[in-house]
Amino acid sequence: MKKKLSTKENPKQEERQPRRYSSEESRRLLIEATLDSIVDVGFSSTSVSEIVTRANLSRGMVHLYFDNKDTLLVAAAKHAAEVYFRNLSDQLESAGSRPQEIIETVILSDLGEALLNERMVKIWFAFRGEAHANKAITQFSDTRDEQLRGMIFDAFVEVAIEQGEPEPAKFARDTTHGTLALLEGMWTDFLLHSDSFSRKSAARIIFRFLSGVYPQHFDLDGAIVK
Amino acid sequence: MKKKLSTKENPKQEERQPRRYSSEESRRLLIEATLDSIVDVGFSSTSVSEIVTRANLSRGMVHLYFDNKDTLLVAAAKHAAEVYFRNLSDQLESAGSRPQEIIETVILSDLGEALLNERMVKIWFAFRGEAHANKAITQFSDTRDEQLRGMIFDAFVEVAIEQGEPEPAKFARDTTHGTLALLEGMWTDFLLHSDSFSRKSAARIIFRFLSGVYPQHFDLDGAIVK
DNA sequence: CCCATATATGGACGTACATTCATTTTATGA
DNA sequence: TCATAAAATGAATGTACGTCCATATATGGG
Repeated sequence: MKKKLSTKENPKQEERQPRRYSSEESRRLLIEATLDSIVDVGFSSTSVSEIVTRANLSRGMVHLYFDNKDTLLVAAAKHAAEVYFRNLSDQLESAGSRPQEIIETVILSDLGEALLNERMVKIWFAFRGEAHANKAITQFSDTRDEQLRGMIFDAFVEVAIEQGEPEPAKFARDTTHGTLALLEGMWTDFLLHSDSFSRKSAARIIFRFLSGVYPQHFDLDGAIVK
Repeated sequence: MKKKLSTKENPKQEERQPRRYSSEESRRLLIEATLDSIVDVGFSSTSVSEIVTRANLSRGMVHLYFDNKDTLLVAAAKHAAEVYFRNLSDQLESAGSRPQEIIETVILSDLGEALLNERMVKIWFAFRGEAHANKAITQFSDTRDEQLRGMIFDAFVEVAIEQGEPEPAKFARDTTHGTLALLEGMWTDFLLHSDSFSRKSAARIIFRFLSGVYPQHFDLDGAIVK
């Protein structure tokens, strides 16, 4: 039972990386298993045994592809953050270019099923709970990174100028901060009361607040686009 | 070295509770040490050894006063929640009775140093991170309980009626939900960026949103009281 | 003054943990 | 076809964990 199949297909197509089974695949399996474990049994019950069992791999794999358990946890946090931002970016690609449409897209994406779901929420809050004890995780536990923040801020500056605010930058800074805080609060709400949570209500509430400060640009249904 | 001192002072003053050293005191020490450990080394590094060392007590104490480690953790979560609500209640006692003053007090108290500080934030988020894996902790991980929510809602209904909203209850429900979400978001902000966090900004942002929806009752400094 | 009892101690126990590493399995270039 | 190195395995190791419990100490009532 030495060589079952030679599998000599693709003789010159992917010969560049001489990987036997697939180290990348194993890495990915371990990261996914780690996130699954955090979702199912929690951060503090997520052991190496738990992870390798879920990944259907042997114990040694963790230390073959990651220095140690901690490195794997950080890689899992990084992966979760990448999934979040990639999805948000994708949804912004296909959005309108007017500032109030950009803001609307961020809000509705952040509250959409693809990003705001039980798995994601449990993962984010698990990492946040451990963030202050593990500095490497801290950098990946903030959903609102500088790039995103900057984009929303720029959009708010535009609408603040349009409606003739005396201090548009200051006004936009506050509404950016407030909008992101509202979204964070909605995520917390989903974590603690996922059964009674309503995406529609959450969006309406945020737009209600925005229509209060930008009455010409937002109403209860989102961006006003003429 | 049998009896070093009889310490027969206070012969009839505190004789009511026949406690030798003080079981309540030891319970309290263990709970405080648990919270200290969570703050300093994180939830997953909080072991029984870590706790008893911090409390200057022996290993056996945990199982003398609590069934097991888990019971102690739940007691610590309960204690943290009680401290939060007691403090908030106290501050509400000495507040004005007009609805916009009640709302202002809740917001400023929730953002004040007594409630929103590094210790509190780390404790809350640590418990929240474990909440879904430990159902007993879940009930103590929500800062916004029904009683508080109801009080804020009632206050918002009053001001919604005063300004002639067509659907005051619906309007108040949304603004209650939104205000609590904003506060949750500010706590998250404090957790992730405690160095750059400003209580003044946080309050101004919330009042800016409230002045948008209740222009006759709030401005950037809080409640408008004539 | 002594004894019953509450309070406290810390060594011992079995388990589960993260990590190591000698060995085996597999894939592919030569 | 075979040699080689990458990929994968899982038994072994030592440590730290939660819990138990036999023992010690302090206290106040009788």
